[in-house]
Parts: sequence; C-alpha cells; structure tokens
Amino acid sequence: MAQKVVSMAPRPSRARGTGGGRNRRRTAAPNVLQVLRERIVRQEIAPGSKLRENELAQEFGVPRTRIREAFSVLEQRELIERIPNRGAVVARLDLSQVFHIYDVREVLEGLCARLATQNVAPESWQDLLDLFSGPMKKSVEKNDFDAFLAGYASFRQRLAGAADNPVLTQMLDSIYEKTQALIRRIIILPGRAEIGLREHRAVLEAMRKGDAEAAEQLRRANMRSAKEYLRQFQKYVL
Amino acid sequence: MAQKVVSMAPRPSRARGTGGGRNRRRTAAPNVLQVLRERIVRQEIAPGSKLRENELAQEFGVPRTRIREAFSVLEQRELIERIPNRGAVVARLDLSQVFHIYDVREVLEGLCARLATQNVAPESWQDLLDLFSGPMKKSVEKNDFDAFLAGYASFRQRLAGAADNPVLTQMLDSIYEKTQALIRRIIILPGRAEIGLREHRAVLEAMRKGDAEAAEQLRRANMRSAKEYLRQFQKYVL
DNA sequence: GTCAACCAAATTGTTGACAATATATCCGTC
DNA sequence: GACGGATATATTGTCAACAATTTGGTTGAC
Repeated sequence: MAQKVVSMAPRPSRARGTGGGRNRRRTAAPNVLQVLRERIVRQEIAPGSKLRENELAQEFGVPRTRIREAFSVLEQRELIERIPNRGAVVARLDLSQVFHIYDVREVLEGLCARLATQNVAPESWQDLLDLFSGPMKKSVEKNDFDAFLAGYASFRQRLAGAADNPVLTQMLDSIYEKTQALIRRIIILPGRAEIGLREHRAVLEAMRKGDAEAAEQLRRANMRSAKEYLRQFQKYVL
Repeated sequence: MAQKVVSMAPRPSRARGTGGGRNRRRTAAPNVLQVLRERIVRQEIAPGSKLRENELAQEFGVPRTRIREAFSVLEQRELIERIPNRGAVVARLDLSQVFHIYDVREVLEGLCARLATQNVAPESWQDLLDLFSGPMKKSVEKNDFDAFLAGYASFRQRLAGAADNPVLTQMLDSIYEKTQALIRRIIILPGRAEIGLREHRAVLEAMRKGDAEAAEQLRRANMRSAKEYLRQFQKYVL
C-alpha cells in the first residue's frame, strides 16, 4: 500500500507578489516527467499498476494538467499505456517484445562500438580494458553485482560518448529504459556474468587495437549471446 | 499566409443531451497530433515557423490544452523545438544530424532486410523484384519521381511488414518522418535514381534467393552510397 | 439465490479564466 | 536623429471548476 504523503501543503505557488523578486525558480519546480520515468524504469512502481492523475498531481504539488502532459510523453515512449477514460497503467514488457528489442539492440550496439573505435585514439580505451581485466573480474568472483552493473554502465556510457551520435544515443536510451530492470535479472543467471565479462573484454581489445570492424562484430556477437541466454532461461526471468 | 478558416463554428461538443444518443464520435474528433505531424513531415509548414497555440486550437476547434499535449509529443520526437515562454517552432534539420541519421539508418535497414528475408518465403519477393526490374526502370527513364517514390515506399513497407519487429518499425518511422522531405530532394539529383534502383534490385535479388546475410550487406551498402551521394551534393540540397 | 437494472463514488476528460513572460510600440532624453 | 526606458499587446504557462465516463455496490424482481 502506497504510504500517503500526509499533507505537506506544497505552497500554492503564488504568494510571490510584485515586490519580492528574490526566488528565481519556483519551489524547485519538480521535473515530473523525469521523476516518473525513473520510477517506472527502476520498477519502483510495478508494471501493471494504475497511475492516478489526482494522486500524482497532489504528490508533486502541480496541477493535473502537468501530469497529463507527462503522461502523453510517457505513453509515446511506451513506458505507460493509456486507455481512454480508464486511465494509465505502467507498461509491462512481454517476452516477444524483449526479443524484438534484442535484435535491434544488436545492430545499434554494433554501430556504437564501430563509431567509437573510429572516433577516438585506441590508447584511450586502455583504462576500460584495465577495468574489465582486473577489478571487474574480482567483482564477478565476489558476486558483487552492483559493482558489475556500474562497470557495464560506464562501458556503455564511454562508448556512446565516443560514438558521438545523438540519434544513436537516444535510440539506445529508449531501449535501455525499457529493459533495465530485465537486465538486472539476467546478469545474476548462472555463468552469465562470466561470459558477458569475457565478451566485453574481447570488444575492448579490438577497440584497443583500433579495429572497428572487429569491435562491431564482437559487440554484435555479445548481444546475440545475451539474447540466446535469455531464451534459455526465459522462464526464470519473466 | 495561412488562409483563415472563416468561422465554421465547430459545434461546442455538448448539445447532445441525454436523449439523442446518435452521434457516437464527437464531430470527427480531429487527431491533432497526427495532422500536425503530417504537416511538419510534408513541410507544409516550413522549418523554423512559429506554431501558435491559440491559432491551432481555434483551427482544430479544440481547447489549447490539447494542442499543448500534442506539442509535448512532437517535441519529444524532435519534430518541433520548444523554448520556455517563447513557444514552439518547427525543427530544422541540420546537416550533421542528417549524417548521424544515415549511420543509424544503415544498420537498421540492414537488420530489416535480414529479418524480412529470414521470415518469409523467398518467392514472395518475386513481385517486388518484377516491379523494380520493369515498371520502376521505366519510371526512372521518364523521370516520374512520384511513381518512383511510391515504389520505394512499398519496398520499405513490405520489408518492414515482413521483418515483423514493431520496435524496429517504430525506429525507422521516427527516422523517416525527419528525413522524408530531404529524400525527395536527393532522389532528383543527377544519376541518383538510377543508382538507387540498381542497388534496390540487388537487395531484392538476394532476398529472392533467400540469402539474408547478403541482403543485409547490400542494403547497408545502399545506405552508405546514399550517404556518400548526399555528402557530395550537400550544398545543393540543404 | 441469481441476475439485471440502477444509483453513488471515483476518475478521467474538457473548458475557460487568470497570471507570468516575452515582444512590439511609443515616448522622452541626450 | 539615435538610444534607453516605460508602456501596451500578444503569447505562453498555470490553474481550478465543470462535464462525462467508468466502476463498484445496492436494491429489487424473478
């Protein structure tokens, strides 16, 4: 049961008068969209849950109109589903869509690896390669999944940054935000972390050599392997 | 100057009372989002134009709130830009973004061709192959660009349908809607239509043989070629 | 006892009014 | 005559009341 925010009367936003031109931003105007997005992505609200406009409006201290606009965007990103006159629910990811996503992700991640390799000096990958050869290996052995996921995140982030393609970055983001929760459940599958680590290191080694073609192919192979793993263990993760 | 819709008072939506339950849908409830999207994509409103909420609300006969929601979505799709307190303008495509798009499109179209080839019987491509071997050839010779573009559209549509991957389809759509106007200006460049035709036919021949790998590679080559062409003639088209 | 129709509460959808901000116009001063 | 500031207008942003629809429960008839 969602614990209610008692009252907390979030200040009616006016009461600023003509005189006191001090407060630039209104009371830390909460970015409704961003916060809702994070909650959904992190599954702080379970898939299938109903999202009530009134409730959220009150919690954020904004008019319902604002919530509604956020809903429009979230719906367009397929993070929620809206049924006319019946409200919005957090979208649930069905299995077939996940496989569709992996096919797309394969080619996009491949492109990302290739562009990144082409764009920056090979030596600049040394630190990541070190990370994946040393500390990450330790994390896997200790089953420290948080450190592991953090390493993955910085891998992706570095590559996306180097690829320097906003269109690509945005598409990858729109994919991550749908599968983030799922990935956490895949990574803990028996042996998956080890395999993933090895594959990532292979990609990095190709990048370290400046071999963009190999990097693309290896990254794609990595994604196919992840997809295959998921197919094998789908019953345990969905 | 946009010609004004005189008055046409779009019926205040009420006046339906409890008795006359005849009119199911309100007066053809105009899908604001879809219409605006098309206008922008077709460049019926020029890039850089200002979009006034009041104006549009009046034209469509809907409250401004509705326009605003549509704006949120259009902004998220990067079809318009919104500057706080200053309104919305139709996004203009800058050159670097176009090249970014082509890099992404290369891998996505490649995937699309591969999946399509894998999913359906090779014979089912015969009609498209015939189209591109006969009628389309004629269209090019006659400089009938409309017929030509229609052929391309059905090519893409058939492939996307056969690929059967909603995630992929949506991403390709979001790319098309940004570059549609541009493509029309590329196609009329000297020799481009001929080259494009030849390349498309090569892709179809691979698909007709059921060779998914070749189809992917050929489609990718086709996109690279288009990108190269654009690079060469960029000054004439942007 | 079960089913249907009906009523009540909650929730979404719609609307116009009001406030804040930016743009354009005008006026006075240098 | 040109620049700077103040006023007027237009446009965007905010909001709360109202209408329509769905949901859950209750009553009544068979």
